[in-house]
Amino acid sequence: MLGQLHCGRYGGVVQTMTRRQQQQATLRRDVLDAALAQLDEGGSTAVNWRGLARAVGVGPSTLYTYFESIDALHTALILEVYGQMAAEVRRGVDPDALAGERIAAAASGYRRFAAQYPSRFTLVFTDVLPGYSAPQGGPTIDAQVAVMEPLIDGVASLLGRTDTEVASWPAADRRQVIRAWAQLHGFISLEVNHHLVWLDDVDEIFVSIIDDLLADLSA
Amino acid sequence: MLGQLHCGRYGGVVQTMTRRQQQQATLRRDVLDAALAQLDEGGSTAVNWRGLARAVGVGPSTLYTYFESIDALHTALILEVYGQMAAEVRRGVDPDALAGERIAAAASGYRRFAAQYPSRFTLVFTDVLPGYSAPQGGPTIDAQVAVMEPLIDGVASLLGRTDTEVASWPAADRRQVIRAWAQLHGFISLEVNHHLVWLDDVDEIFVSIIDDLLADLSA
DNA sequence: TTTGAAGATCGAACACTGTTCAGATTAGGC
DNA sequence: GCCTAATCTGAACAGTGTTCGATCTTCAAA
Repeated sequence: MLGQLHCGRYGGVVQTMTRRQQQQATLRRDVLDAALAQLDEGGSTAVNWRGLARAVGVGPSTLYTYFESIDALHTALILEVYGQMAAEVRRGVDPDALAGERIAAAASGYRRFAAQYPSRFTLVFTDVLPGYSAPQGGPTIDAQVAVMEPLIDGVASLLGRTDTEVASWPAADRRQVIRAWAQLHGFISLEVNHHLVWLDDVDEIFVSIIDDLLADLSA
Repeated sequence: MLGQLHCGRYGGVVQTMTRRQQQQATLRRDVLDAALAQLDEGGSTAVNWRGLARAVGVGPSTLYTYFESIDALHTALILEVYGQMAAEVRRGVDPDALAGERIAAAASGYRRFAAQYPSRFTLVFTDVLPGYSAPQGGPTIDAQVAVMEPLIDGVASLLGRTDTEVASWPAADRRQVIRAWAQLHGFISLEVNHHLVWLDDVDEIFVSIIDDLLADLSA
């Protein structure tokens, strides 16, 4: 029992990890952090195997113990970024606020994340990885739904719906939520990729557009 | 005068090209065509120097005679794609039709191009090239304006404006055109990147969204 | 037509990439 | 303490973008 360390967070059930598992976990974390740094630094193409190995102080072949391939690493990275973005979208959304305020807060979280981490935003929303295909079972889809959750909740409230299963909404309502998402995502996507640099009042326009959006949804 | 060939299109002034210039022109064209093929095949990261050299049957170092660097090649490729997209957006837009119909036609051209050439669409609208920065003087900006032209014209008509210098429009009108573009671009961007696969009636929703958009613009 | 120089082309080289594999090292359960 | 199995290493392979000197071709003047 020498190689086992306590690392559970529950007092009742003592969870144990061998030193190997411990190291495995921390090194995986280190690699992902290094990958995020590479991503922010030089975009998705800058996330490279040998650079990550160097960053965590290990041979390139050793990394194959922690990730099956660079595809697996990409998947882990994408899930990580989805989680971060979902947190940022949730942040500042008061569950007790009015639907309109909730939507506005979620929208500005969406934009805040994209502005702060453009490469992460591009990684999850644009097919940029050569030959990458999302894994089976749709974990990335679930992760994306988590990002959209506050927005969908708000729109559902405005439309007077209680369920948030958009796919089963009638066409007219589904159209509303997609229109809202497209508008939000389109603006931010254009902004992040420098297609709105000729505007000197982007912030004001964004706010106005969200206002218009809310007005249309309420009508 | 042995090395000069006639290749001008004007009868009056005879424009001549040396055999070198001729070859230079055709090889440049061949390289760009090969680059488009590589782009469609495997995305922007698949556009690689040595592969292009192989495709046109020449050594990798020879290509440096035709393009200063891979950055210059990327710029040429982006301008090329902008031109193609502008043509596709213009296609089917009847200049004599009503503003609403013109906008709808331009929008479906925008979508058609993105659906047929997703990698080209991503190349021009998303920062995917490692370390690439647009050249001075903004030739890519002009090219982009050309893509937007039919759309802007239509919106200008609906808003009752005669000029198409959006940057100098009052904020309220500017907001309208940006909102329209964001909505259109956002929907197509999400669709191209497989974020709308859970919808079984994407085509209908797109049409409806454009309809809603036109209704809002006319109101 | 011959000549001289500028341009184009090649192939080797450099440092880099992702991935594989045999061998050395180390940790963990008995 | 031992033996197995997991982990790590370093070399190798084929690929990448780019540079450089040598070679060959084209072209305009003599």
